[in-house]
Amino acid sequence: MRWTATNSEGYPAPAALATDVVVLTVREGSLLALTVARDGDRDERALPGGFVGIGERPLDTALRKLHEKTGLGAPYIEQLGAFADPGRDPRGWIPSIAYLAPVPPGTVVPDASARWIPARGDTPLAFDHREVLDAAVERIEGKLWWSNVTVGMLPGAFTLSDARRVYEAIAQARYDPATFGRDLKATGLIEPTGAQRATGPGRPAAMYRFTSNRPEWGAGRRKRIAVV
Amino acid sequence: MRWTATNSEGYPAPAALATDVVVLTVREGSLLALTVARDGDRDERALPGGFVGIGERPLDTALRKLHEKTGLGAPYIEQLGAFADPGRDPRGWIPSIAYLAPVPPGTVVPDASARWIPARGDTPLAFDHREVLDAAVERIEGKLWWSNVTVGMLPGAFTLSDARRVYEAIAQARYDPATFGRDLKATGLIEPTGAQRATGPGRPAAMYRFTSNRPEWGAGRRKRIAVV
DNA sequence: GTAATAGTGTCTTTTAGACACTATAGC
DNA sequence: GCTATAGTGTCTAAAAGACACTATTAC
Repeated sequence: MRWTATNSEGYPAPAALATDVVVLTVREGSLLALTVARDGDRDERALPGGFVGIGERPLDTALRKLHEKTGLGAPYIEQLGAFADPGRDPRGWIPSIAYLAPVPPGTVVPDASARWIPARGDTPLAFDHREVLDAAVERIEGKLWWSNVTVGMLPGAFTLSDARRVYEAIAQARYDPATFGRDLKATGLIEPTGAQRATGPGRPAAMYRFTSNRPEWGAGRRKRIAVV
Repeated sequence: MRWTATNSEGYPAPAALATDVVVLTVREGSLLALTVARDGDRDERALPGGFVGIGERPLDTALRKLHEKTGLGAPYIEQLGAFADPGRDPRGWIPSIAYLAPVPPGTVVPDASARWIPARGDTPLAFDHREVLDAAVERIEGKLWWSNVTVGMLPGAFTLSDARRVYEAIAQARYDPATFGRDLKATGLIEPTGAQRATGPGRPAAMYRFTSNRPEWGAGRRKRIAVV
């Protein structure tokens, strides 16, 4: 039985408004997306999300549901767009607003039912969530060198090597370390923290941070994929 | 009195789902947006839009309402995003999905109540439509050299000078004609039609067309704003 | 012819790619 | 010392900016 709704003017209305969050991270050179078990005990998995409450901003819903279902917060989040074609949700007319939230490599997900899947794979997902995930991958690839979209995907302080590994996983390319450092610094999106980090052998690396946590565009500089 | 809705599960639901379309064009070097009179006889103007019918794709609603309210079609349309913060519509909980639709300079709007306003001005608009319009301007500026977003803003066949005038109005910059032609051709988004056009004195200009009408990204080539 | 617009060629500047070289750590 | 990682310098290649020059039209 599908949910329905009628408004006070007598017209059919959406049964609910949903939000979904694509949480992306990098592990071992691969781009991963976070999925949760669906309400009910189905096999099929879904993006974390839920219904917008009355009077609630959808962005707040997205963050609230992300925390409820996975225990995670989001250092960076931006809207991906609306997904509202008929039939996208078998429960009824339920448009969804999707968000993109990158998180750092090694992020531990408190909720045990959450699971990482390859973002670029073909794991079937509930609703139209595969389409949403594909849109998220396309978005983060497209903005990689033009914005600070990776803010959320790197910890508060990171080395240029850390950043390079994340960029390489997203772009599916290999960058020359020297050129990468020069070009990332040239975007003006990062600044040195002054600290250094030594882990094992090798010269300690200088640490950097992003100059802003809010979604921003870089200097509009070009960056092609330089496959070494 | 505000509209409300309750779904078949007993929970509050959105009263409706809306779409709004930002129609942009260029006239005399300025970027203009199309507004219509609001239903009812208010002074305040709004973006053309309306409610999504049950079982209807929001994109189809946007095109249908655009045609109903202005008589226009849209050669190119893409989703801008969802606008759904509480209070955006005084009539009740009504999320809106906004679209961006550029149309060629000189487009005649059949409906007499439609009016062009400066896209970058501060004309007050109904609902959150000023915010939507600002997002549209930012989007078209950002994608200008990276996509065929101007497909809709140029007629089926155009000269490089036509294109340059449109690009200059969007980017608020002046381009060197020679460099502009070289760089636009280098994007791979346009191709010669073989035809020429002579209007008044001067050498006839070769005509070009876009190679695709679907939203596409260019070759990822860089283009800075070259202010002559 | 002149004025006007279209289009080509090419030199310079800027950005990116490649890669040799130096620097500093653990062992 | 050797190996591993970090970081610098610089040469080359590619893209963009500037601008002189040629081409074709109306008058």
